[in-house]
Amino acid sequence: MVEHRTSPHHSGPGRAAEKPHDHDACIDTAIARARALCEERSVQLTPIREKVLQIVWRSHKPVGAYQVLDELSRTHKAARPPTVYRALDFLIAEGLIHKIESLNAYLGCGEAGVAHTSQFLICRSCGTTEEIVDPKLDQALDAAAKRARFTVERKVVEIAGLCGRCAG
Amino acid sequence: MVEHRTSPHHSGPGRAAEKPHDHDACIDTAIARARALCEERSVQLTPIREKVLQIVWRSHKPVGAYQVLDELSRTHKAARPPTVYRALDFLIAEGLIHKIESLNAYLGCGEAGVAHTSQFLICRSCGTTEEIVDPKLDQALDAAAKRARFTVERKVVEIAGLCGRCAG
DNA sequence: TGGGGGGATGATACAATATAACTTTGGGGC
DNA sequence: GCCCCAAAGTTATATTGTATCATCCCCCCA
Repeated sequence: MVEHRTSPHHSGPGRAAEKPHDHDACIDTAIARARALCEERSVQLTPIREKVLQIVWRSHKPVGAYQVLDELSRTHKAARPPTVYRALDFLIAEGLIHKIESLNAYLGCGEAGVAHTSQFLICRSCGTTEEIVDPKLDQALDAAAKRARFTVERKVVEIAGLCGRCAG
Repeated sequence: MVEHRTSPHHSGPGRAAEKPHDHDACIDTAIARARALCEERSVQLTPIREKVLQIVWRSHKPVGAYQVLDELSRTHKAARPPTVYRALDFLIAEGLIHKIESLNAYLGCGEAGVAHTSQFLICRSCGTTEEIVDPKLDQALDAAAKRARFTVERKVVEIAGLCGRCAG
């Protein structure tokens, strides 16, 4: 169900099919960054929140809230849906994870702490979802909204299809 | 709950705050187009499907499936969730409505029968959701996907914020 | 030092969205 | 008449997400 360290997959925008991906390091980096950011912002990355962040980061596939709950329950018997949704809400508010709307699922944010708008490439075959940051695309969104006299607050861009690995 | 004929709101991409919108005519056009398209394609726009299409078209706000169910039940006592979801699935497959993923709700398609990829501007204040078709934006999406060696099958672009009317 | 406030979590219940699986209906072709 | 098939009926359940109130715990500070 969950990907572990040895599974090789691509790691960054526009750089598919390169060297294997050390996912443990990937998680560790994300957690360390999250700790630093929460420290900076004087918000609490509590044990539950950190655990949920870790669970979401265990793969590069979006994870459902109840899947998070299952995992969390193993170490935290008292966990219930609100436990998970509160943690997810916190992590989203702090920009540490994203919600993938078309899947009702959650994904670790690869750009935590950096101002950005991201887009997602969701492979329907392997489930791997890549976060990309494309300023041109983002500008095109802003321009389109502006033409319609629309004030943008939130952007959802999710592209579903086949990743290079699965199509190739 | 539902908007009726006299409610004026803007009607097309990039043309906010113009003359009142005759929504009855808007619905009628959509239904007529749907009939013609289904005829052409030899698929059945059954009474239930047409009624659901009409319900979705009653406003320019996305409508939830259970809201559709409530309305449908008034004239169709046997209606149940599968009744509605089947009709919605059919209408989506035929390109007559769209699902707004970030709201889990459904919206009439203003470009039925024309090949297009659309984007949505969702006003958080009044709920009105405008479908726009912006080829530049669409190209930017394709270009971004291509750079990541990703084969696009479906695109979800939803921008939430304030429409001109509500921001102004 | 103990009382109050607030953020986080516990706990229970439920709401909202969506699908599975099997049955029945009805119209068209043979 | 009989079969076939798409559509709709029917029942049950799965999945996703919230509301609400209680409790805990830490920090502040009078």
